[in-house]
Amino acid sequence: MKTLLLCEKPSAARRIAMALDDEGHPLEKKLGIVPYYESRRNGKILIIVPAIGHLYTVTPKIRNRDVYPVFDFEWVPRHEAERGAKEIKKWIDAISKLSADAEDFILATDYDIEGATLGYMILKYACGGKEDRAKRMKFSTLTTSELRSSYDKLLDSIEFPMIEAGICRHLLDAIYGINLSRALTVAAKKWSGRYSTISTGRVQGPTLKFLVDREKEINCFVPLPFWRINAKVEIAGHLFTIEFEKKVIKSQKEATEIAEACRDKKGKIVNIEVREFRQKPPVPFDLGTLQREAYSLFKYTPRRTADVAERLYLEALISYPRTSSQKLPKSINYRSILESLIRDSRYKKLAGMLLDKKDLVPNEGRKDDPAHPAIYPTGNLPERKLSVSEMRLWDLIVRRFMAAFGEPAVKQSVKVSIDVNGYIFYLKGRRVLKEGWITFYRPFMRVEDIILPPIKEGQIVEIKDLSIEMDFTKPPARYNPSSLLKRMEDEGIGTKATRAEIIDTLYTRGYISGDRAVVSELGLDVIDILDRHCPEVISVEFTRELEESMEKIQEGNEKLENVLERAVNKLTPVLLRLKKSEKQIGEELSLAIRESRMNQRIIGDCPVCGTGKLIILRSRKTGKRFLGCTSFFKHSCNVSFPLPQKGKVTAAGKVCSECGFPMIRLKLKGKRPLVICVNPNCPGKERKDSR
DNA sequence: GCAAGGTC
Repeated sequence: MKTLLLCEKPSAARRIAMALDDEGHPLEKKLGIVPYYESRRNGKILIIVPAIGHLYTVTPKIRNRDVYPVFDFEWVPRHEAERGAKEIKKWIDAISKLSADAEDFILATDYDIEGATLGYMILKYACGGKEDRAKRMKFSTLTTSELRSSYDKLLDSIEFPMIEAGICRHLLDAIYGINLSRALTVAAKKWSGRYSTISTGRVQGPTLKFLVDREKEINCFVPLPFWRINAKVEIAGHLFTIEFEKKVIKSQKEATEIAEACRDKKGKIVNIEVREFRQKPPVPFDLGTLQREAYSLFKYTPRRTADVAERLYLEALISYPRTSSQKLPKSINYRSILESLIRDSRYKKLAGMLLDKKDLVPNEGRKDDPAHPAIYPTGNLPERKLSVSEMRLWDLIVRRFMAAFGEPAVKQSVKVSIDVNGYIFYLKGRRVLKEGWITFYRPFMRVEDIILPPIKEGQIVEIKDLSIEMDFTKPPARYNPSSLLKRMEDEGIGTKATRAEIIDTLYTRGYISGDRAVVSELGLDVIDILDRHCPEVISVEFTRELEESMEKIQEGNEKLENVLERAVNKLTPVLLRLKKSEKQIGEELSLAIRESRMNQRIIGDCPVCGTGKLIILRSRKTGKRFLGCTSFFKHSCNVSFPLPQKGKVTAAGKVCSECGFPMIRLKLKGKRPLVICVNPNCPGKERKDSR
């Protein structure tokens, strides 16, 4: 008599199998590509098999993608709906086979909406209608003790209300996203005769709207002039920059008066304010915080960081990275991780310092995750040579982990007030008095000490280099991939696992371009059209409403059917109106698509003439593609660079750190994208950093 | 070649 235990993913299956086996040594087996485990617990045989996330998905019954509105959706195995999901069939087949000789069924996927829903679909379709008799393991961490106790206290059934809410989420997202995307795509295709994907959705829509709103703010911004006073002070033979008490002076007259009054005057130190403060260690990484830190330190996009972290996780160097937790439960065994890290010469001293402490208590953050702890190093050391990006990210995670256990840093700030002919200037210094956690995080600290020489009140000092400078107020900054991700997090749209991908989609659709995301005409038009016809889908309120409906469904106060019916009633007239306006919308979009396609061919500024742009061209003679300068058409620059002939070439959005030439992103089929400098003679070409 | 959500 066997019991089938269904898990969300292979790593979880493994942990669960180990925890539940009486001896802690489950049999490791394989059915084709699918790993599974046989554990023995109290005389019972447990077959523990993982899924790989969702194996089933919703798809419109009408497969012709030119048709809309479509409101009939069905759940199908993912490989039937998505290309590139071939392995899903093997997983479903394996689970079906294993379930055939199982008597009892236990759902052990993550205890959240998606976990419950994906488990339900597998029990229902792959296991042959076992959803009603399956029991449920409820756990929030994959620790041995919690897994055992959740097995001992099995819930009698899977959580149907939560599943109904999950199904609702899938269907609503599909109904809105697919219909509106089809409407826009079809309109453009009919007008131009060319296919180009124009997509939107519950998360894409509002995210693009953030960018468009910012773009408009920037366009409407009127810069105002202001003046500032620059000056230095000489103390003990050293020059220090000082700040005038008012950072911004609104009139030139006032600025000039101050400058006149202070130039060639001596200053008198009238006040010295010394402040000491403690700074707590940084909290361990959740995915979003890691993505932001990696962007700020290394300029890695959130997507790249997610990809690299995924690889580190698959090689067992770090814990599960798709987490929103900033907490490190004791059960991960801080000491054993540090004892393992100590084997790396770089961490020997640091890990040793922590191991000498009596108590190891991490400074945890506020954010939590029901399914996973914060990201931490497993203590394993790399078995192969890591790429530069893998090494940097691993090092960052290791040091952040250690820093979280460090002592608070003690810092001192000094503010010296200098009176110059009645005007006050500030000289600011800062220094670290006690490093504490900074010792561990040193390579990633960006603030330098400014150490002031001994000064005392009443001292007379020399003012140097006093000048006035005119500047203009600046418009709000454009989003970059990192700040956009933060905005999404703050607004609660998307998930930790999808946000980076959705931002990437906005780039590939040609809605935005560049590191400081500039919105294209196409992006503006899409938002404009949706704003006129269907403002709900570009509003964050849409997600709020969905969440409310899901909550009500879970409480039993709402039915899935009613929520869907309301959505259909809302969307039907919208889609009909879109269809009626197809011509006009098609024209508007098609023109913008052309411009967007053109923009996507631009790789960066021409490093030779400095005025033109490098653009992807095709040789008339050979048909080969290459990079040429747009100034060529004005007969002022004829520089050209060869391009790889295979794969998709896009702008990397940055210049080479070695030679300053623009870089391309080359995506070969089935491979990870490469970022390459366009300069064939780049000095960096000798060395290797492919990622 | 459509969404967003899991996961590899």
